[in-house]
Amino acid sequence: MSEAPSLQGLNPEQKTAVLHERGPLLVLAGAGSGKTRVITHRLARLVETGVDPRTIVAVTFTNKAAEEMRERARKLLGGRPLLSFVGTFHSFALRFLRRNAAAAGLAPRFSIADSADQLSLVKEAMDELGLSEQVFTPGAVRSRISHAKNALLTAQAFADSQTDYAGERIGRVFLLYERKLAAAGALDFDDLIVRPVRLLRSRPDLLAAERARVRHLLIDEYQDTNTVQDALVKLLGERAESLCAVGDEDQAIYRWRGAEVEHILRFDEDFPGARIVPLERNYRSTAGILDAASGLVANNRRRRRKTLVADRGSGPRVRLWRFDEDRSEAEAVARALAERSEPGEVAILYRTNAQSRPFEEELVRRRIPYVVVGGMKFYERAEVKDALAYLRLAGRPDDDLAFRRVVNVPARGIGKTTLDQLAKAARERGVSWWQVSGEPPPGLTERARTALSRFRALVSDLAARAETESPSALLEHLLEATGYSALYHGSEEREDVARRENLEELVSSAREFERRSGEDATLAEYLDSVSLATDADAAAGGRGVTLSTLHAAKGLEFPAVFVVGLEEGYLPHGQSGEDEDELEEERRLLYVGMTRAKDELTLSLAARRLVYGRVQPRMESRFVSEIPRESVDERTFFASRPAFVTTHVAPEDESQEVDLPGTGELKRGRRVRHPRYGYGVILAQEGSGDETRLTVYFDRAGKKKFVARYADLTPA
DNA sequence: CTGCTTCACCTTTTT
DNA sequence: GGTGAAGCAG
Repeated sequence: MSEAPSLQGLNPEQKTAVLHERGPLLVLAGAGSGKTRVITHRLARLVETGVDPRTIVAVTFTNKAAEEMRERARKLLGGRPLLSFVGTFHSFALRFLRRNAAAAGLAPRFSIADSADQLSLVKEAMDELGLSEQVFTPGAVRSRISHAKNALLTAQAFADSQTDYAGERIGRVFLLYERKLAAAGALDFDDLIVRPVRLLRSRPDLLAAERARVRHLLIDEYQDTNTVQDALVKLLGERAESLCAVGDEDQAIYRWRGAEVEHILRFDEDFPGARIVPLERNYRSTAGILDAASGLVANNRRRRRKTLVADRGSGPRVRLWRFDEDRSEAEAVARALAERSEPGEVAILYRTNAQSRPFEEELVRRRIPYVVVGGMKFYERAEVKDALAYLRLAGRPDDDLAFRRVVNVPARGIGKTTLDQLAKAARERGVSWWQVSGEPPPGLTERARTALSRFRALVSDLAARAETESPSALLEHLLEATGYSALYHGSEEREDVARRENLEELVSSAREFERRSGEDATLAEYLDSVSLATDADAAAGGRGVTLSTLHAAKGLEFPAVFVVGLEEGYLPHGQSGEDEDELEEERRLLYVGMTRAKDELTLSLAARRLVYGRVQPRMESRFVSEIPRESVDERTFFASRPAFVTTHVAPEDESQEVDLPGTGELKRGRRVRHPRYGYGVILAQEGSGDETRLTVYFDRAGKKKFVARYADLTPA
């Protein structure tokens, strides 16, 4: 008699966690210890033992993780479709709000403001309150608002509790921001979780109903829950038949977003009688890699002591490569990975998105395929957002955020003056822009009126079609009808071609959505899914090298990993401050990166690097010295030639020019720009100091001579 | 009103 | 190096 699929291939601890029947369970899953395995098997097990799958809710932090979990659980169940909810906190909460919109006091078709929308609302509020952006940046204010919301403070409560000047101002922005959001009929990401918590707390009847729907709860990445998410888990988990939280405090990397490790450290106090199952056997990495990573993270104080035991053999030591400059780092990494037969087995991980560039260039040069995770996201591109804004308007013309985004895209003669008047009227009358545009304020020109009424006719038509047409068909139609396609039609500009491709991609993604969700895929559902989509699930581990931030790499694994840019300023990041909590988070971030590696791990850094287009000296990260020496194999690659290779003078001249630091910007071979003549390259230099004369060859204007101190030349 | 040019500021990390 | 806001000419 063989075991059920859900129990196969599990070690005793994993099995304990999967079989746990009633009440709270905390699985402390060290890196590579089979966390996803436990949670998916547990999900399958519950279904197998006869639990109604619709009463099981599994929550993850990313769509990607949700997708994977659903897929793996489905396989374990013999391919039957899984009726349980598997998704992110945000999508779970959104569904709840859609079901209970009226009770929550929300417009039935409320929309979701993304981070860009949030930022513009904050800016607007600050403008109206006459707050100079010098004092607080809108970004900082938004972050304060977000933190307040995640601490379950209302705008009023926040404002009332402020005593100092800055706090009091921010409180006023917060209040106005909330008013604007409400006027637009929108919720921000934080609201998606905050609102359900409020509602469930104030309405025992709804809480009871929701508890009846959710009998078994599984939460992944518990170390990254913030206060509101934790509150939601408590509301639903306390009375559930089972609650299973899985996490690892050593991989907590979202403190900056309000996550608190305390939630996982305190789990057994919050849920008395909780069973705790540690998973301490690492199946992923070879021992050398694990020793190095464990040695590093052992420097953190706020953690439960634990030992991860390597299940695999020793393997090679971790390589530490030091370079003179960033280009050599990129070259060496690309060369090393070119030796591997399968690019899909390699990942390059870095702290900030901007660091991908030199590696991308190097990979392109060598024709090695690669995938950048995150980065400039598909759904954040202007043309995609514009098209979606039209779609939102079709669903709900009162969507102010969407209205304002596209009312004049493509340009139809509705300019700033007109919009200012509309804004004012909308505020005074307390109605949406759509409504104002139907009865425009008297001050408008005839031209503006005509333009507005044509726009209204367009939107009305789209709204009518939305009743019958599928999202993808509507999308295709509106791109033509709005004149949006025509904007980029026929152009051979790189950018325009890319835009057309993105719009095509958007239409196919809508089709894909319809295919997956069957006949009755509604526009609203499509818009919801898009609002919560992040990177177009550019799933890693495909056919190319994976380039990713350390954050986005969590949960992934690769045979070979390069963690690059191990320098002060990146790791720890310059913005992260010196306090112990923040340093510990940065250390965990590196730990997460290192533990992604199965067979080979390379850490690298450079002594000089181009930052914002300027060469900057870099210092080795303090974390490097915290990694146990015996597990590291160090090498230094400093080229014998002086550093600072500048642009080549001409394609046929491969000799590299040298520009020593501190000797001025304008040297032979340097690429420069002149306000009148455009781009060129310095051919010759005579004299020195104020007398320096330069001969420049311009791409367009040919050869010119200048006295350096008068010529307005800038390095290009 | 539009489209072009210039200039400041930028960068953590993401649902 | 790149982007978005502001400023200016048509």
